[in-house]
Amino acid sequence: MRHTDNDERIWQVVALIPEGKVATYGDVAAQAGLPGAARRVGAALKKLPEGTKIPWHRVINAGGRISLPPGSDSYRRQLELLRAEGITLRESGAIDLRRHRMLPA
DNA sequence: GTACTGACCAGAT
DNA sequence: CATCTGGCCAGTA
Repeated sequence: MRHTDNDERIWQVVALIPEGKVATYGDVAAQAGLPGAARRVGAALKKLPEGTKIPWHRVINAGGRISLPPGSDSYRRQLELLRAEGITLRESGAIDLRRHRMLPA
């Protein structure tokens, strides 16, 4: 298995998401110069090693929800990392994008 | 080579 | 709300 240039771009974009903010898979893809390639973002994040510094947990889907199997270990890990920086889920189970989304400056 | 899959998404039903 | 549809495109089989 070998990571690609696209993976590199994606990781770099994710690395720029500030603490307390989030971005959608689509946002990341667009900023990485890969509009419409939201699915590639998820694939790239899966390749990240365990102890990575890349804040992969700040990437959520367009519905403001964690895009991992609810109840899975990875889901709980992401939720905890988010809560640790002040990002919580609403009653619906979704994050308030209006408040936390990193909008294009 | 083809066929299916997926940490997605917007729009329609 | 829940499904479905078509689009996306690199991995995997």
